[in-house]
Amino acid sequence: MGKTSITIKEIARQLNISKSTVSRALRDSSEISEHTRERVIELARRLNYSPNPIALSLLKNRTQTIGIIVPDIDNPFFSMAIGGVEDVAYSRGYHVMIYQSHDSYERECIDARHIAARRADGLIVSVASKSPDHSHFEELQESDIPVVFFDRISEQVQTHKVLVNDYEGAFEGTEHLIMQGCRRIAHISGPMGLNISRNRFNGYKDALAKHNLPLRDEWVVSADYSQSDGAERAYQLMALRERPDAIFAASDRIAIGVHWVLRQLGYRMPQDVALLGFSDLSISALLDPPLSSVAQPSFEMGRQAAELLLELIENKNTLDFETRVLKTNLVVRGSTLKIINSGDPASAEIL
Amino acid sequence: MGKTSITIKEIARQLNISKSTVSRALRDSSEISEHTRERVIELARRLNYSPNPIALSLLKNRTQTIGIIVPDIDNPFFSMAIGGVEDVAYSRGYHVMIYQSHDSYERECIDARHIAARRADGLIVSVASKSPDHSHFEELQESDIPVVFFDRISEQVQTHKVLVNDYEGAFEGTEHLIMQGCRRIAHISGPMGLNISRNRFNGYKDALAKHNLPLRDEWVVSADYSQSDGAERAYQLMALRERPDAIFAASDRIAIGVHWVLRQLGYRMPQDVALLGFSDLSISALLDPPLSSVAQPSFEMGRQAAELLLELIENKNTLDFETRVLKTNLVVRGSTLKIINSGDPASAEIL
DNA sequence: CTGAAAGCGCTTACAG
DNA sequence: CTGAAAGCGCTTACAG
Repeated sequence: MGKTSITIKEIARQLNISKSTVSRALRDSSEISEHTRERVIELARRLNYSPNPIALSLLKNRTQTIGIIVPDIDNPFFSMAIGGVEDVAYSRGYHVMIYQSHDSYERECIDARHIAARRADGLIVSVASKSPDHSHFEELQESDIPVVFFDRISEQVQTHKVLVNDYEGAFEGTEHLIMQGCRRIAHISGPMGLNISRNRFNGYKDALAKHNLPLRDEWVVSADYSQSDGAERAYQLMALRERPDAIFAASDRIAIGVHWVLRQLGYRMPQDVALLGFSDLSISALLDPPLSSVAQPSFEMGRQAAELLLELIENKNTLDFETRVLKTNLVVRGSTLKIINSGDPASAEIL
Repeated sequence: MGKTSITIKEIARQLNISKSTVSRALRDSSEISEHTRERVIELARRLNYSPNPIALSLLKNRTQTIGIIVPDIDNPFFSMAIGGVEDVAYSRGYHVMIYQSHDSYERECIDARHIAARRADGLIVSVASKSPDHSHFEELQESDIPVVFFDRISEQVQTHKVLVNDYEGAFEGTEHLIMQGCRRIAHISGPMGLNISRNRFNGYKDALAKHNLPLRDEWVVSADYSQSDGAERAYQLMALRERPDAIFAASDRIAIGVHWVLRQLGYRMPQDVALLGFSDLSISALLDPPLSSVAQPSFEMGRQAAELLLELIENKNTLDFETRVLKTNLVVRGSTLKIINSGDPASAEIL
């Protein structure tokens, strides 16, 4: 037990040549005799040699590792995005270390420092909703660790960002509710400290305005992006003297909580209350009635964030940062579809 | 931009002492004068010094990193378990690198090699259903990287393992269906290459035998642990001349696919067909009717796997391996509850 | 109590 | 084409 991994030194010893030569045989093709090179390669293979990445890291001051901080790994939106990050990272020889902030400012700071201490080459983050300030990310940038944001971005920090058109998505979703005949449309927003919450709220607000519908204070409530908060707000809204006939939730997690409460209370969707979510998690199509939602390309967001980060890492081009805005896509299902018209996509789909 | 991180050498230079002394001041308390020690500590703090973990790793041949391979990160069972692993790992100063095998043998081998190449200190794994052989894990063990399995274990590899009592859970679940009056109970098993699939199937089989119910070939079908496979099998079962009056699915993912199909086809649960899953994912309670399921303590499984791994890493005690068996817990909800009796837990719960 | 030296595994000018 | 040396950032015997 414990045959310690084989090193370049060992190969050199067995072949009776110097470490330098072995090293060169393993890298360059030029500046080495074909003969020695073959001998080295062959022995290395036979010994199952693999270079010690730790040593390389020390030398190059690069770890081939990127960090990612998300609020919550078991939110399917984020686990999908992580999938996208991994997809490009691995294909380019990088590793991914995943951190969860649990939406806590303190935890996010600790994670960021950790990443700096571990000398990651870069960081991708979707910020915690409770973070009042993002200078912990600026500190990373100052020590030459590039940072890229996706979805929940920091306006304070200058860098590449990957977003969806939250405003337009929310606008379009709200208009869809209006087209379905809803007139008393409530909104459960996310925490207003987050860009995504503000933009979705504004889309909602402007769609109402465009159609001369009232924006009533008691129909706009704020929640954390969680089922339990969604459920609480649903009770609150349905208890109002003047009930909404539609609820636009700022996320599917919130909407799922609402969905559950509406069913418990015996409201029919969409006849009594139409319900629209945001993100289109895969489970949303499985609810009964299936949930309509504004779909976000989560995997692709992760991919693009990773691509932008690697560009920063490899080219150190810290000038002109880019903000990529991907498109949302309204997915209409049973929870909002009152009027059957052939123009609308209709049925829930599984698989 | 680019203030390169500060090193022990820099502190030594500024204080006009040797690197050795600085290093000692930062570690030992003995063997150093109180005075120098204070000066070093104070300057280190002021400069925001943090030791380069890469250098330490090279020295100690330890990376303070553990790997985890799961089939699929966006399966909530696994993301929960990962949460448990992180919980103990971080509290003990370790980092976690997460890999997905996507249930592919090839990918699992690559991941394992990667982990070895990155010199992780240890590995936690839940095996891919398509892996015919597990010697890639034995190779890790031979290079002194301990491996611990959870849930989907390898019988071939000798090491610590963390399981639940799949057999008893399945037995109890099947008995519950029988108590509800079901007599034609079908089973959708997972891939039979996996221990969990075999044990759950055996629990089902023996419960039927105990109650003198028939085990009919056409009522036992096998599926991947996925919604789409579950949906296909549901069609297959309900197309039978003699239909089952209950379906016990080997996982909630499978059950969710079945649930969707049953609803599409207009079957009522549980009156026409009772449906029971396994794992109790958090979404299962939200279906309509809510899904009964055999709950597994996924977070705790991750925790315990991590504890066992760290023990192996830190004590190198490679003798007498332990197999921990945690308890499942039958959660009865609307999808199986025909007979209201006060002894049974009943209502779906959210939050 | 402190410093000079060796070494972890590797690469890469610098000489030959 | 090949080897000896220096160095990445740190620790730890070995001498004083």
